[in-house]
Amino acid sequence: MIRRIPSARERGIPDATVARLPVYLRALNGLAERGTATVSSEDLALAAGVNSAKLRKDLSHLGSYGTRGVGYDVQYLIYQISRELGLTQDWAVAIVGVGNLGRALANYGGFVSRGFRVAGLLDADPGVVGDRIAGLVVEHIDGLESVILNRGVSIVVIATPAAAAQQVADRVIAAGVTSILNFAPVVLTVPDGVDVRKVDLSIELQILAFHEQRKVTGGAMLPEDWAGEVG
Amino acid sequence: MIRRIPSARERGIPDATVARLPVYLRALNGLAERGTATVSSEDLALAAGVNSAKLRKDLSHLGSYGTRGVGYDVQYLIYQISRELGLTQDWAVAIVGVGNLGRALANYGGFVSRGFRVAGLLDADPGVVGDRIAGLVVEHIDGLESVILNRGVSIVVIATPAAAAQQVADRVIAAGVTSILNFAPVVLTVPDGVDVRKVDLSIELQILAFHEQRKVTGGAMLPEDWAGEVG
DNA sequence: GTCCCCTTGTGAACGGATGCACAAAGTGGG
DNA sequence: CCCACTTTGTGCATCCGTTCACAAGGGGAC
Repeated sequence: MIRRIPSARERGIPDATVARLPVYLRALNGLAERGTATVSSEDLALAAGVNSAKLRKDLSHLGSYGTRGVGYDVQYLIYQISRELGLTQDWAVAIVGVGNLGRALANYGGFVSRGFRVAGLLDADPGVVGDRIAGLVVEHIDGLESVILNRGVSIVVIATPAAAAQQVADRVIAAGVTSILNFAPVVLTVPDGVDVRKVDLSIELQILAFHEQRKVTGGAMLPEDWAGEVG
Repeated sequence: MIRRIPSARERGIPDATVARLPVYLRALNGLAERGTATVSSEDLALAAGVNSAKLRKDLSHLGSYGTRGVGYDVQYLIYQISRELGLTQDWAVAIVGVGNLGRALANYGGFVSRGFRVAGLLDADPGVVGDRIAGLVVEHIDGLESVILNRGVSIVVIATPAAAAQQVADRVIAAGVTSILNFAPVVLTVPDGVDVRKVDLSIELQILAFHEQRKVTGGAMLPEDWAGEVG
C-alpha cells in the first residue's frame, strides 16, 4: 500500500508565513528588476527585513525550491510564491465607499500590478455617483449585489464610514462574498467561513504613540504614575 | 531595605497586548456614547471581537482596574488605556507625500479625534505645494527638517512613492524623529531605537487572495499542483 | 572521481501568546 | 451579619512561532 507523505501544502501553511510571503515577493521582484538570477536566503532575508532562518523555514512550507550551495532561482521563486498566493489568477475587487480613502485605493497602482482588478466603485452619496475615478464610473450602492454577481467579484474592500460598514458587509456576504478588506474603524461581525482583514490607520498611530511615550520617559515610570501604584 | 515589587508597567506590556488596546478603546468609546456606565469583560470582549480571558489578561497588565462581581467602569477604563497609550497628550504628526493616500490621511478624522494633530503636509512636487488640504497648506519637502524641529513633530507618516521613502526616512531620523508610519511599499532600513510600522494595502489583499483560493479548491490541492510535487 | 566549500532544509530548544478553569473578591438581599 | 451570586485576576497547560545549530546535499576545482 502506497501512503503519500503529507505535503506541506496539505498540512496548511502557518498564518505568520502567509503574511510574509507578499514581502518576499516584493523583495524578489526588486531583485529581478535589477537582473539578479539567483539569491541566497541570507541576501533575500536582508532585503525583506527578516531573519534568514525564518525565511528558509517559510519557504520550506511551500516545497523544496532552493539549491544547496547556490540559493534560490529568483524567477522560479517568484512564480512559486505567486502561485501559492493565488496571484496567477485574476481577482475582481469592488470598492465600496468612494471618499478620500476609496479614491486613494482606486488609484493605487499596487493593486492592478498584482492581479487585482478593480471591477466596481460604489457609493451611497448621489453627489459622488457618476464621478469618473481611475477609469471607472462610480455606481450607486443599490447595485451592489448585481455588480458582485455579474462581474465575478470575490473580494470586497469596505472604505465607508463606520456606521455603514456592517450593513455593507451583511449585503456582500449575502451575495456570496467571503473575503473582505475593512478600512472602516469598526469590528465587523461575520459568519464562519468569511475572512475579514482590517486595516486601521489610527490604531497604527496609537501603537507608535505608545512606544514613543516609552522612549521619552526612558522606559521607566513617570513620577506621577507612582501615586496610583500603591492604592 | 524597601524592595518595590516590579509593576506590570515596569516589566513592560506585551506587544500583542499593546496592539489590542486601541481596539478596546474604540469599543469602550462606542459603549460610552450609548451611555453605558460599566461593562463586563464578557461584553467588552464581544464588542472588541476577542476572547474574554484574553481581554482580562490584557487589562491586568495595566493594573487592577475592574471590580469583581461588577465589571469595569467605562469612563475610568477609557482614561487608563488612553493614558497608557500616551493619548492624553498631543502628538504632532507630519505627513510626507501628498498624493491620493496622503490626502486621504490628511482628511481622516480618526487622527484628530485621538490626540494626533497634523502639523505639516510636505511634498516634492511643485504642482502640489501650495494646495490647501484639510485646512493646511502643502509645503515643499525642502522644509522637512525645519517643520519637524519647529513644530515639535515626533511622528512622521510616509506616503511617498517607494523610491523616495528611504530618503525621507533618513532625513526625518537625522532630524530626531524615532517613530515612522510607512505606507510606501518598501522595507525601510533604520537604526536601532527607531520604530517603523508598515501598512501595506496590497499585502492585505494578497493574504485575502491566498485564503480565498484555498476556499475555492476546498482546502485540497488542485490536480495541476500534483505535477510539481514529486519532481 | 574526489575533495572542499557553500547553502539549504530541518530537528530541537526556547519564548511568548492563548485559553481554560478556578480561587479571590466584591455586591446585594434577607 | 451571612450567604448566594457575579465577575475579576491569574496559575497552568498548551500551542504557535522564532531562532539556533547542524546534518544533508549540491556545485565546482583539480
